[in-house]
Amino acid sequence: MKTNKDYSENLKQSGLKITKQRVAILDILDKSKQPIAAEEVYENLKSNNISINLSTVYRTLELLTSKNLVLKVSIDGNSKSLFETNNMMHKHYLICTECKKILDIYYCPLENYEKELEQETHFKISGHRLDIYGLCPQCQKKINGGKNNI
Amino acid sequence: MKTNKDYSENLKQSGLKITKQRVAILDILDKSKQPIAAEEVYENLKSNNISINLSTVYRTLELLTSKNLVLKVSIDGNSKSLFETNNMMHKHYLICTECKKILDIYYCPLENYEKELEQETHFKISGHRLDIYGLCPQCQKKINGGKNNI
DNA sequence: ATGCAAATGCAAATTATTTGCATTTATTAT
DNA sequence: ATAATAAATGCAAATAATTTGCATTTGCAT
Repeated sequence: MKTNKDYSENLKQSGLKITKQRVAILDILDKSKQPIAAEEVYENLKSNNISINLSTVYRTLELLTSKNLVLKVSIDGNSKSLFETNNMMHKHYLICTECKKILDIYYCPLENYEKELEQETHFKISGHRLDIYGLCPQCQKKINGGKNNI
Repeated sequence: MKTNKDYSENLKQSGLKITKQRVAILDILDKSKQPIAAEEVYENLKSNNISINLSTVYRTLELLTSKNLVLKVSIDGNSKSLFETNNMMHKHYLICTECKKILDIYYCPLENYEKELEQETHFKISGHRLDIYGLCPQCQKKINGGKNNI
């Protein structure tokens, strides 16, 4: 019985008008356990009988990303950009190469490394992106189910 | 006076026919200090008076990537895929957010971390992707040249 | 040299995303 | 509440990157 967050406040604070489309999009993203593509947002809204245009979805996602209410994520091997609500936590992704499920990892192994790298390279490091790939436990079972391990 | 590597052998070993287009593409990639887009490969070939079709470039890059002779790289904020010769070394990218230059980093700070993560998540980790963003020394100067530092 | 599968060129298709413009809607001042 | 207005939306068409179908050409084994 998860109560919806109220996104009106977030929109207002970012100086954006509160429209049913924007609230609905933030709602869909918040309900999704994973980053999803613009088209998925759109289909999702349509099946909830919320009338919206795909270009509005794109425009809104781009806008919300620019206001940091939403994160735009691009995963290797996926030609579409994915979107998720921004909970303002630095994180990384653990991606199953088989079922494409994406898990969030909130521990960051790179904080000290960034400082070292700044000294070595004289870059002013502003951020990084770390995606880790592997097989999730379920997919390992599916694939190695036939006892054909090494 | 850099002598071209002979890519014919690489192609042959991968069971591919040796064509002037393929050799030329590998050559362009090898000459480039950075990953480049399919279209850049194409333009580069044309200015060298090597006749080729853009779709052949795409097909070839995809093929060479599948044979691991070439690496396909996608960088955040760049809508095009980039390609570079695969020197079979594990590496990461340090990307200047201003001039978009890409530096290779051959040290990997994640080897132990992957093992820890396997134990925690029960994923079978197969790889990762790490891109680090920042301002290169030159762009720092350009931007902070007016003494407007903190 | 010949034959044939594989590679290429060309045009057209596809996919993801963006844009221009007319219409509608949310907010602000009345 | 109402009107004014700037911003948001819908719709269709445009664009960018990449892919595909098919006819022609080419590399290579015989």
